[in-house]
Amino acid sequence: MKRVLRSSYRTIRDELLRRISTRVWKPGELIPGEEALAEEFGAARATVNRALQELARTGVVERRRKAGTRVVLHPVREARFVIPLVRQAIEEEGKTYRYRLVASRGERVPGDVAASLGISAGLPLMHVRAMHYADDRPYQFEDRWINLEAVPAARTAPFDVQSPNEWLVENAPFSRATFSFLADRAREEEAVLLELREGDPVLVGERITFLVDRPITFVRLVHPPSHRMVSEL
Amino acid sequence: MKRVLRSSYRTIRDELLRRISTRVWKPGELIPGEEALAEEFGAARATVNRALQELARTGVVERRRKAGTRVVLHPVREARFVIPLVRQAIEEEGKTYRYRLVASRGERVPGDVAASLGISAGLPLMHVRAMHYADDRPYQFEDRWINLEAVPAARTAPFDVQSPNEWLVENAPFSRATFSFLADRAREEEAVLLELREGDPVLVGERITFLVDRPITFVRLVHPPSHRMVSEL
DNA sequence: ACCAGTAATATGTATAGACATAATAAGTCA
DNA sequence: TGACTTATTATGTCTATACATATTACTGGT
Repeated sequence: MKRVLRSSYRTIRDELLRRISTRVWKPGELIPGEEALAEEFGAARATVNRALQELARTGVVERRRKAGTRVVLHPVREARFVIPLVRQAIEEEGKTYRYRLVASRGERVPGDVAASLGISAGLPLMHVRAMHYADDRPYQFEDRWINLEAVPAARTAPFDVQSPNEWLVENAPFSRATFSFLADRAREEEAVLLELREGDPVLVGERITFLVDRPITFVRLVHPPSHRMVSEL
Repeated sequence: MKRVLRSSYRTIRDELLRRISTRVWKPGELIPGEEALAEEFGAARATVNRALQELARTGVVERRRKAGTRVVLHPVREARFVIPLVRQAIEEEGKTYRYRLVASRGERVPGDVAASLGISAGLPLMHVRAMHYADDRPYQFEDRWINLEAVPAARTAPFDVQSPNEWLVENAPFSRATFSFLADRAREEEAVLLELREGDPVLVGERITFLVDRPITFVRLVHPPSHRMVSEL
C-alpha cells in the first residue's frame, strides 16, 4: 500500500491552510472530520489529527469534541517575538557587542518595583544598571533589581564582566515570566547613557521572572527609538 | 493494561520540564533518549516523543537526529503576543468600544509606505484613517493604506460604519504578514486625535500583509503611551 | 414544554511496529 | 594524514487499532 502520492502531516497541514486562506473554507465554517480528510488524503487519522492540532495551536481553527473543527471566525493571530540575549541579537546582526557595568549595589526597593514583584517596599535588593552597545553605539540600557532572598549569590556576582542577564540565565532558574512593552520618555540617566535627550521616546521592555511564585528579578530594558521589534507570521 | 500510574504525554512533559527548570538536567546537557525515557515512564516511545517535541517547540530543548536531545544553553524563549481585533481587545477589558472614521480617499502613495509594500511610489492606493475609543477615551489611531489592485472593492467599502481592520478580515484573505513595534513621537494629527501633545511618545505597531507576495495593506497603529503589550510565558 | 437520562459521535490520547532521514562515528583506501 | 564510504544510531513520521472524553442529539417521562 504504497502511497504513490507522498503525503505527510506537513503537506496535509499546508493544503488545509491553503483552503482556509483562500476561503475555500470560510471563517466560522465547519470543515470535514478527521476520518473524511484521512480518506481524502490517503493517510491515517492520526496523521490528519496531527495536522489539525498544529492548525489549532496556531489559532487558525478551533476544535471541539463531537462538535468538530471549524475555521476560526476572527483570526486572532498571535505574533511571536523572540526575546534573545542581547549579545546574541547584536552578533546575529553582524555587529560587535560590548558590555559596560554602570553601577551595582544593594538598595532598598522602591514602591513601584516592589509592587511589580509582589514584595513589600523597602526590602534590600540588588540593583544593577548596565549598558549594551552594538558597534560602540548604545543599543540597550538594562536596569535590573534582583531578589537576594531568592538568589543570594547575586550579591557577589561579577557583574563587571558578565551582564546580569547572562549571569542569571546561568545561575537562577525560573519557571514563569511576564513581558510587557510600552513607549515611554527617556529618563535623565537613560537619556545620557543612550545619547538621547531627556523625554525622547524610548521603547521599553519590562520583564518579571518567578520560580514557582517566588519573585526572582525585575528588569527594565530601554532601547533608543530607532529600535524595532519584528515578527513574521 | 493496567497502568496504575496514569501517564500521559502531559505528565511526562511536565516532569521533564521540572527536571530542566530545577537544573536536574543543566543547560547544554544531553538528556536520555526516547527509548530510555519511555521505559522509565512506562510509556510508548511515541508518547515520549510527543512530550519532547512540545518542549522543543517552546524552545526548552534542542533535538537533532543521531545527536540526541539537549537542554538549550541560552533559553531564547519567545514571547507570544496576541494581536486581536481592537474591538475585541477593548470589550474583553469590559469597556465600551466606539469607532469613528476620520478620512477615507484614494491617494498617491508616499515613498516610505510604497517601500514597505514593495511597490512603486505614486500609485493610487486607498488611504483610510480612523479612531478607536475605549469608554470614549482614545485607544488607537489606525492609519491604513490598501492596495486597490489587490482589493478593488476597498474603494467603495463602507468604512464609515465598519473599521478597515474588520472589513479586511472579512473581505481580503492574506497568507503572510509582518509585524513590528517601535516607540515614536506623536505626529501632529496623531497628537490631536489621541489627545496628546505633539512629540509625546507613542507605541506604534506596523503591520504589512501579503497574499502570496502580493501586497495587500500597510497599517500604522498608534497607541497613547499608557498602552502596554503584555505576554505571559 | 421542560428536564433528566442515555446514546451517538468527533476529537484526544496511547500503543506497537515499521520505515525514513539526518548526522555522527567507524572503517577504508590513497 | 586526509578524503571518501559505509555503518550506526536517535529522532522523525506514519500506520492500524483501541479506548477515553467531552459534547451534542435524542428520547422518554412528567
